[in-house]
Amino acid sequence: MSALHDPVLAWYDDHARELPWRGVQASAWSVMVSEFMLQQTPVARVLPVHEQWLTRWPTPADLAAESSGEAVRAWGRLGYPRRALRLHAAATAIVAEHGGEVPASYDDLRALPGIGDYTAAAIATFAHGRRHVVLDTNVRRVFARAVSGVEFPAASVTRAERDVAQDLLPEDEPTAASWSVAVMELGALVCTAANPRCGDCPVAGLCAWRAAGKPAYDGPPRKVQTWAGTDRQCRGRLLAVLRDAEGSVPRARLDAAWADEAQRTRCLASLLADGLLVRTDAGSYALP
DNA sequence: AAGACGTGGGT
DNA sequence: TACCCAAGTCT
Repeated sequence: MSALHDPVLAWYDDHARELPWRGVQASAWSVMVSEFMLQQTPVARVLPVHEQWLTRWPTPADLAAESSGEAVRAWGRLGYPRRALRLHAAATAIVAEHGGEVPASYDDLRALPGIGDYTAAAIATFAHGRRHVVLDTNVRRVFARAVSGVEFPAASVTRAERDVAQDLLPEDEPTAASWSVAVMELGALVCTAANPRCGDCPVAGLCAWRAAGKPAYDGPPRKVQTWAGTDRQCRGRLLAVLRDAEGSVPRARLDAAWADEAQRTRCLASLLADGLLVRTDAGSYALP
């Protein structure tokens, strides 16, 4: 046991948010839907959409019975709509290959579309109580500071980082699961990227970064997402037209949504290629 | 393996 | 106002 364990676990007992995908009554499917939605998206924006999804599609089979376009539409403005497509595809695979039950094994989860290392570990852990290293951006930041003494982790997960997390993972399954969610929560609420609330941190006295005087980040420049005028913005505009329409829309409606013709045409093609849009027989466009 | 991929709230 | 960045995945 590390000296970090008890204070972090105790802190979580007192400060954990009550979220619908936590708690004993939450289904594995509820956890899985939440993990997809939470990929790069804040909790506050996920909450209402998650509730709508679970009400409308309480099981993987319910979602799989719908068209993928309905999933994209119901995804709303969560962003990265390919996640909706992948979640729909994952639900379909769960019905076809797993009897409609969300798999409990990391390997089975990892094989599903849209599920990478983090999400597989998270679902196995939070939905099924399995013991896995759960390394998300929050956990990585907490360990970078508390253990490694630096403000931010590297751009991608390193072997050393994984070793630290593995060494810190409690031996028994229930405690390992509690530990993982507790460290994540600590990173989300206290050990935040900007303006960490060290005064509220249960392990401030053990934190290597704080002990070193909180040295400023000195690694390579962290990537900043460009946005205005990008294909991403264009794609978002085009898809929003379809999301907000009843059925199919004529090409002219899409043309009106983005001025640059070359870029618009390119983005339309990429949306088609991604399966986020389809062309109808009449030559108009619709959600799949 | 660096870059693409949405969106909106916080500072 | 800009810029930061939020429970990643895929190619």
